[in-house]
Amino acid sequence: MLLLHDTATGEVAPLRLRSPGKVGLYVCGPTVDGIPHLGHGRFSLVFDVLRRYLLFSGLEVTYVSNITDIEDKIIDRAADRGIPIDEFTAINEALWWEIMDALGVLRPDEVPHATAYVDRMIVLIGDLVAKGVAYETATGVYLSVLDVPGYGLLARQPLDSLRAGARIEADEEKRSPLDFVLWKKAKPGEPSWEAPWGAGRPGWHTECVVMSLDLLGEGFELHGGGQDLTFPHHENERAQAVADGKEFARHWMHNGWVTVGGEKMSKSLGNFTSLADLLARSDARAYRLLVLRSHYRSPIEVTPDTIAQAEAGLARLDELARRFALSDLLAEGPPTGPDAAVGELDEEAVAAFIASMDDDLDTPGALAAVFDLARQANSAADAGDDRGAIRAAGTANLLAAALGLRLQGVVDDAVDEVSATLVRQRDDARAAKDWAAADALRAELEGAGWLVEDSAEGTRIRRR
RNA sequence: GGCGGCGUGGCCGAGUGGUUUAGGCAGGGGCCUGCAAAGCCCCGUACAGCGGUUCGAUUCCGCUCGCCGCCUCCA
Repeated sequence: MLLLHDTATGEVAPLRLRSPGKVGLYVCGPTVDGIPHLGHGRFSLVFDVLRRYLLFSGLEVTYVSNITDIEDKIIDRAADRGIPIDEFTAINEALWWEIMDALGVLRPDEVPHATAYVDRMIVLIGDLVAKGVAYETATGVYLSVLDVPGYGLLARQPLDSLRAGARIEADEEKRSPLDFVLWKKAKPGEPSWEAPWGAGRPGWHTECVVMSLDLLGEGFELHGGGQDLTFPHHENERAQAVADGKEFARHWMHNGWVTVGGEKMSKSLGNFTSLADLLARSDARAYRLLVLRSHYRSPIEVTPDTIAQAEAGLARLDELARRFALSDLLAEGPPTGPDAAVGELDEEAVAAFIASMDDDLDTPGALAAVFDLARQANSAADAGDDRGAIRAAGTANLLAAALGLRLQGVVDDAVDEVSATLVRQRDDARAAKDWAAADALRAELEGAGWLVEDSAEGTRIRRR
């Protein structure tokens, strides 16, 4: 049984489903105000892996992840560029999906956009005002957190202590410094929607409540996001649902940061590396492997060195796929269980993998199972045990696929005429035992960027 | 000020009250190879420091030091 850490309780607990076999998962998506960075990549990969594992466990998953396409920074940046907001957000969203595709992140089942939900947000805000838990001021409509039972659940702090820590000057009109804006009244020139409280736009925390409840229904199973969304974003989402008398997420999951020199990577610190830059200089699968190598709640340090380590590990798995001509199990979509495998399985390894993943997504342990299988496969093959070798390799392929990791056994490197000639010449030289010539030809091929290997079928080259 | 997390062998990074190891990368030795590459085998007696609990702690408790995060937009 799958156990997951729940931020609301601080404990690792079984996921409680509303109906057997079905899981609704809402993950806070990006604000499309610029280029996505490594942090966005991590949360996307972490929840992609979770989603894939839920599928692998035989569950029917509805994965919803939003696009925040109206927000202060979006307004500012679009204005800076002198282009309409919708054009600006469309450009950034297209970039987002392009990068997600490159990372092998499955597209969500539903992608709600904040701007498409403003009407329903206005309805929620109206309800909250009618119930007396929200109130209007000169600048907008606010939620009174003192009226929300259990406020501070996700922050895991009592309300008093949160209030004591508030570092921001309170709006004079706010009843509590922790009260947050549901509706921002528009200043001249700002984009706005008509509402009972005047033209304006919704506060950030309102969109996710409305969209998640609309698409997944009350009491949906899982709500996730980066750790920095825990408070106040998720706290405030929950507060609105609770204040509106709705059952909200049953289980909260938050992933750790990407760090740079030990510090959190963030837009505000400006210490971020864009995913586009990363993908330009490394195998997209390396980042997935890097993310999988550590537990999702731990911080990960992304450096050229850790990326290189991941790429080296990947090369080892690719070599396995090459040696055993493993098929691409992801071609038909995410594996929905061990049955997706081709051929016999190493049941013990599958069980070890499942035990790791069931334990709050222990991907490092799951990965260890994959690497163990790789060694076993090679070892068995070296010993002439073909059946055992193929079983281990096939199992490794399945488990890697379950994690969204595609092993590339066949690389269709176009071999140019000159290189092909060098290969033929080298085979001739080796046949004639002219080692000096063979070595010289190898050096020449390597100089041209090829990785040269001898095999029973003769010289093999591939791009390195 | 309030709350929380972390400190593991050269590097990354899991895990656990004790007979036997996470795993990966790098490194050393060996096998294989004409030489390589790939692969396989062997090798590192690590758990911040100081106390305590215990027959026994890296793992439990306390303290100290160091690092980080949230309480503000942020994945």
